[in-house]
Amino acid sequence: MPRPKKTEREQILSETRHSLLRAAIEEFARFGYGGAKVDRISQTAGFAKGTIYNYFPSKRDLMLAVIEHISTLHMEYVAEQVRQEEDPTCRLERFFEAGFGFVSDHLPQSQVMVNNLYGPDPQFREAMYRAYLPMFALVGSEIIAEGVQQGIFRQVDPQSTAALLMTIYLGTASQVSDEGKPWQRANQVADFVLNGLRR
Amino acid sequence: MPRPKKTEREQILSETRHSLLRAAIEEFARFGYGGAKVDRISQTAGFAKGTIYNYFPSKRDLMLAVIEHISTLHMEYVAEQVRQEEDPTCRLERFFEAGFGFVSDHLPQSQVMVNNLYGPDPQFREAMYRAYLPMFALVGSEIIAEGVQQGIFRQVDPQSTAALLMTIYLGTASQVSDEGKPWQRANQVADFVLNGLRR
Amino acid sequence: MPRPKKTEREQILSETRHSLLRAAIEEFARFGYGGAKVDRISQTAGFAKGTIYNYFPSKRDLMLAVIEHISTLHMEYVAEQVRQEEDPTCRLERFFEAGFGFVSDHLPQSQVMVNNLYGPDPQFREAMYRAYLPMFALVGSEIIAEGVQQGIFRQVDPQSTAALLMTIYLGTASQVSDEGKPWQRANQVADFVLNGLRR
Amino acid sequence: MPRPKKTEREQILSETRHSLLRAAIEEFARFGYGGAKVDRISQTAGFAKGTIYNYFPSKRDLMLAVIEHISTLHMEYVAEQVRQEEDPTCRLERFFEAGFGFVSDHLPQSQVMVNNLYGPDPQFREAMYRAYLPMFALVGSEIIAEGVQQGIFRQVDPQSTAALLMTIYLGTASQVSDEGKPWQRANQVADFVLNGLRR
DNA sequence: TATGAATGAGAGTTCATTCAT
DNA sequence: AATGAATGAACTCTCATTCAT
Repeated sequence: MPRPKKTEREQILSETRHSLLRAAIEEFARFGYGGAKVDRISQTAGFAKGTIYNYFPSKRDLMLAVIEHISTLHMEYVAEQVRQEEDPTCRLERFFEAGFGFVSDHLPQSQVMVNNLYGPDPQFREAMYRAYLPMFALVGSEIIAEGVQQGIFRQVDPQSTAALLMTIYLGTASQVSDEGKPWQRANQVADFVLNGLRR
Repeated sequence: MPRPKKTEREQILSETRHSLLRAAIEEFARFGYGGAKVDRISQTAGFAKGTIYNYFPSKRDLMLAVIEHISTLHMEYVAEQVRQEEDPTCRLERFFEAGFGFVSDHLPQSQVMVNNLYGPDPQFREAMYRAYLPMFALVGSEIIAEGVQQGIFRQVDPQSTAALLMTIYLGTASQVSDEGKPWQRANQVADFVLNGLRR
Repeated sequence: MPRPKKTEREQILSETRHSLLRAAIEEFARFGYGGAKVDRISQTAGFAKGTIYNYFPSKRDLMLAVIEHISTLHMEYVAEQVRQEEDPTCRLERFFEAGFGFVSDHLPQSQVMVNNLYGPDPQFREAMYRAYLPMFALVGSEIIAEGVQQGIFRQVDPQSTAALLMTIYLGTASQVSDEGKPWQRANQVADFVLNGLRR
Repeated sequence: MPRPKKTEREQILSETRHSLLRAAIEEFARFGYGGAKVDRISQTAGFAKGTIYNYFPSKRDLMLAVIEHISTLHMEYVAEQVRQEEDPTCRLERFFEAGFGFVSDHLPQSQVMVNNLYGPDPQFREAMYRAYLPMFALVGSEIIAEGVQQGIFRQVDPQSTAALLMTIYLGTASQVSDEGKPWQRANQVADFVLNGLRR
């Protein structure tokens, strides 16, 4: 029965990696990529300076791993809620609700996400776009295209409208006060958008 | 008659300052605040390393001056065009046109603006907000409140709607491809927004 | 009857030690002492990082063990061949042949040997000298002193001439091209030296 | 008269570079490339940590500059003395004298030279060979080929014999005791070599 | 005012070594 | 005996800033 042992070790490994990722997200959120210190991340996670390099080959790779991590989490969070509805209108409302919910539940994650999306580093932006393709697809095909087909929405191009919606969502959701409260409310934005979409 | 001399000197000083600001904008746009090098800015402007410190006390202050500079430019650019119209609807269309025009005409400036607005540095974000208050006011009182009063727009709160519009504008306008073309078109966005606003 | 078991265990231990030594020689030869990585040595030998510390207390001690190992091998190789001859002239020829043969048969070993001999580390140089005393003695008493006594060689001081010969041997033999071919040939060097020694 | 000023500045620059090179040679001689610390070199030269990077882009480049520096010095030292003689025999004697003299006058330089020549780093070895081509040429054409042509030396190949002589010189000269005294004496080695070369 | 050599705090990264399993 | 995650001292190199010229 050597399996349990291996699993146990993998468990620890995975937990360490997770702590490091969590600490990294916090650090990147507070200080941005340039201001983040690798040492502090490791120490925040409860490890020594060098430990982080057993898991991520460099600071950049760490950020890329963080992007991957966040996008997966974000997509799961949003998709799960959106798909509970059938009606495109409700789905869109849910999309904004879930999105705003994600932001207030995962403030540092959102901060990092937005920093990278609107930040100056092309590699990170690129990584963000790739990581968010699934959510783009969700909005484009499972909400907009669906609504157009059912005659609920105007005849708009699903692709570019999805981009517009994502932009609105990200732009509004990311504008939070220092205490983390968004300046807009989800239903307010959803209403506004629905008004623009409906026939 | 010492005045003219002083003015002339101020002129020269001002020109040097301007070259430095221009170079700084380019540098910040390409590399972000953290990646920007003070040396390179000075050299790009045609001066030696140290010269920049005769005009700006530190890298941070340089960025703050850049923010001030850009926002003034931006506001002038937009306000001038918006005020050529009387009708709130037209003004709103003009707002998006002018805004998108500014972005494509001043790509590095826009890049820096967006980086700071969505970036991790609270001091820079704060400076951005303060610098953009006039534009907020323009949209809030000279477009939205006006439209509401004239019965063209629904009864919305001018303040928060202005914030929403600014967000949409910034979010959409800042999403440019690598060649600097925005992903959305000004009139498309304006249409969308007008649909959401009209009674 | 606990003895055989212990012998067997020693056998295994010895084999592990040997693999480690072999891997260390390769590593030191390729990267020098400073550039060598303990991890890589252990892994090349087929073990995990830490294993090497069960056999050698530190990187330095590992190098000292390597020096010991190589010098013994080297001496055996050379002495065995030299002593097959009786005549000092032939012995000297054999000495260069065997020496050059050792280098081409044991390139990494030679590399390490020369690195240490001409290298900056006093402890390693010292260890090399001690380890090569037997070979010094072989050349000095069994070749040169013998030849002088038999009247074949000029009246030279065996000690310092042995040192000169060793130097010539090491210097010439260590100059190998990237493919491991020595730039000089054994008999060429031997001829040259014999010319210098003969009455 | 703006020249003197520029010259003065260049003078200072050159002096700083020289101090750094001198300190680097000392450091490399004592600790080898791997053991040398860049900070210590800068400090030994009387400057702050970072100063050295205003003159050499990296530690490796510093070593390459050192090699260049030493080889030039060495060649000048030897060539000047060798060319004072006309007769190939005397030239060869002078070559060893000058060579041994250089070693005892410039112990750290010699140490660095030999470390690199027999060391594990291919780039440094390569640089050494290239840097020593002029001395190779000096020995090959101005001593050996000359002696062969005049019928003083045996019919040997100048190229490979030059290599052999260089090897003997370097090998013997580099073997110094801890106080810096060579184990062989120049004329002893020269005699030995002349015996091997003469017809 | 412009210069650029000098500074030195501080960053990312490496890697020999330890030790609980 | 073998493992490999964790450690942290120590290294190279960067770059904002200073200041004498």
